[in-house]
Amino acid sequence: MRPPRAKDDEKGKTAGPLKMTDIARLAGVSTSTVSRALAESPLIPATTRRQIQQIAIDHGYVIDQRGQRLRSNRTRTICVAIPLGHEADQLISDPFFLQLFGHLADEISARHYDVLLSRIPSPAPGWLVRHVQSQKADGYIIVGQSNQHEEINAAARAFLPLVVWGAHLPEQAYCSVGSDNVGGARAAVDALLQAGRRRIVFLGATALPEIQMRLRGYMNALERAGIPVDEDLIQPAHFTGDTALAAVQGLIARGIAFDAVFAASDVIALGALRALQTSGVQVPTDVSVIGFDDLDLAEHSHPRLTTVRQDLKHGAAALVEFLFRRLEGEETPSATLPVRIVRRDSL
Amino acid sequence: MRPPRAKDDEKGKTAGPLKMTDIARLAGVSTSTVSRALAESPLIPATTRRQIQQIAIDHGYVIDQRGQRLRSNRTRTICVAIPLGHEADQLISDPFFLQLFGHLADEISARHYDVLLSRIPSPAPGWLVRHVQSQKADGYIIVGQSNQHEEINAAARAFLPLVVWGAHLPEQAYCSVGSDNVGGARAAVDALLQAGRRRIVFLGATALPEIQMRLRGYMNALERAGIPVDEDLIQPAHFTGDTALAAVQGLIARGIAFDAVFAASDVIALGALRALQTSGVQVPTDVSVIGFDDLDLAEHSHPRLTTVRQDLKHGAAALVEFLFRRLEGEETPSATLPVRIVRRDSL
DNA sequence: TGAAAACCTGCAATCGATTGCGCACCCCTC
DNA sequence: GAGGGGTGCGCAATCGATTGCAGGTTTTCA
Repeated sequence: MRPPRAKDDEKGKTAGPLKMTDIARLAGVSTSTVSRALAESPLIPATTRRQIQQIAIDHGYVIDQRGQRLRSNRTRTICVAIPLGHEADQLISDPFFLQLFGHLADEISARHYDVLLSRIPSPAPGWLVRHVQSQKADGYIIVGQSNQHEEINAAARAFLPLVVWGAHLPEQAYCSVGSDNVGGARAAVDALLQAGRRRIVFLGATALPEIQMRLRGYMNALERAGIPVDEDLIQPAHFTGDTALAAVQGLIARGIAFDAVFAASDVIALGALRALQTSGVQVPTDVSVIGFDDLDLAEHSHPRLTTVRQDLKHGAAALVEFLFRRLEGEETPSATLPVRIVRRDSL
Repeated sequence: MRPPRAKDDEKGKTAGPLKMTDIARLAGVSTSTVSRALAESPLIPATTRRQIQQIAIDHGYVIDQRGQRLRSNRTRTICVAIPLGHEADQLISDPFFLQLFGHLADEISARHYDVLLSRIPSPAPGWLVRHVQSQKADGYIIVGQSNQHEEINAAARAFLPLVVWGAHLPEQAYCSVGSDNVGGARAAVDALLQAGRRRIVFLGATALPEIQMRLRGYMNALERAGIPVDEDLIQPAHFTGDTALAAVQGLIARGIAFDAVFAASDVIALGALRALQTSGVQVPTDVSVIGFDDLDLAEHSHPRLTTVRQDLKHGAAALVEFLFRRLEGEETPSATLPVRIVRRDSL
């Protein structure tokens, strides 16, 4: 043991990090008693407990998380992870992710857990099981399946406290929460059709399950209306507005006619909007635009964006609720949240 | 020790969490050697090293962070903390914070560190020293001083790897990075004056150091122009758009005349914009509006918001750069970032 | 060939906490 | 007054890794 520090009372300011043994010595008890007292164990009588707690406070002692975590097997930390298998250079600063993350963090910190953020740039096989085994967190929230469905499945089979924001996929062994992507997309396209639009562009990165669902909804709606799908109108677009902008400009340049755009996300829709504006196309007179998400941005765009609203706050609340139930050992089902169209000015 | 797990090779799927001793046994060496091999220690010859690493990979072993952190004294984690002394119910989902946080997280994760997010709702005296002592992270980035200047000072005196986003204050013992708030505000008000505006409203929560600086810039500019400050025009507004909206509506209701609004943040400006719109006031014809921040939102508002741009990406990069230098033991100075006015349509 | 140098590897202490088990003491009760 | 039940507290093992030190083997060089 290191030598007892001198003049602890006189110059409390310079006190190094105290250990539990220090408090034990100061209180004239053993570390067992200190540990139990700080943990509000009924084994220690209330008066002793208070005394020890007071001593700890007076000396500015706090339990060292490293020791506590090792011994007690609980970190009181939730990890929010974003796998970027589809696009390694997408950043955390993506508005959709940030908005969802903000709500998640609010919910988690309201439960007095810490939030650990992990960005997984190029997921190597086994990344998730490895991450789980590293014991950095008690539970995981995966935001977006990316192309990691199998990996997540594998991890979820052995590890209960894991929930996923994303599409509900067949053969899914994990608990997911997500929006009704197919239904939302169908409703969006229906609205465009009802407005008399017939040549509707789809913009989105179909590598992602959620976007695939939205594409399916798009096709469903066209099919039901008896309109053949034109492959030219289905354009890839990443999660940055720039590629959407380029895609729309490309269409215009190639002289492909269209009278509406269904964007698989608001960020993409804003990119499309800019492309149309710079090309002198009037929205919504010449071309209608509808997005997906209803980010804060949507309300403030010009023209204000009509979009399919995902209730991220509710989604985040559900994810965290499920996760904490799972931490207690309970199985929880997956959930699909309803969406609704928010009518603004771009349609 | 627990009994050696049977049939490890046959049913690798069901293997529980392996420990370093398991790998040692499999490789026929001691844990010392495994530990060193995994840490790329030159004490172990390269061929042995590779062999052991391969065994670890094959069996899906990863080092348990709890043990490693305890023993090695390093967590490879950076904590981003937001003290909310001024307003306990502000959420992480605030757009300004999220945007800065996104850039911080990008920078930190690019350096292969984990990001821990902590929201401090009602900072109790000593919260920061306690947090530091809990050993959850190697370094701290505090976003916004709130009213915790003294607390941060106290912590920084004993703990080097700590940087702060915020105003540069007198008697400051810590390293801060922030924008030129006074200069930015002065430039904004100058621009309004140059446009012929004379009765300029200030909207902002002056409890915060940064906002106080912006208020000072506002007063500076008026003073230099020989315009007396009208207390009626200085209105409190929190970080949500709602209070800004209410404040502007209040002004209109009380019949207080004004021809411009300088908002201390973009979110506040958007609230003001809405209030003006619903009251039938034309922007910028009747009233000019200028914000502060240049969030993504600003570009998309209607009318598009003229604002004082803070370069958050650069700011985040500087904060993280300084923090990592401090982790190496180097002292770093504070920095004040230049700002510039982004002209759009609201002025 | 022998001694020194260089190279590997393992023992055991250590990081800072938690907790099962058992001892000591006190108070009742018959 | 002896036995029994309850209460309060400490001993020591344990969580899973890292690392100084020392011992053993191989290489090098005279």
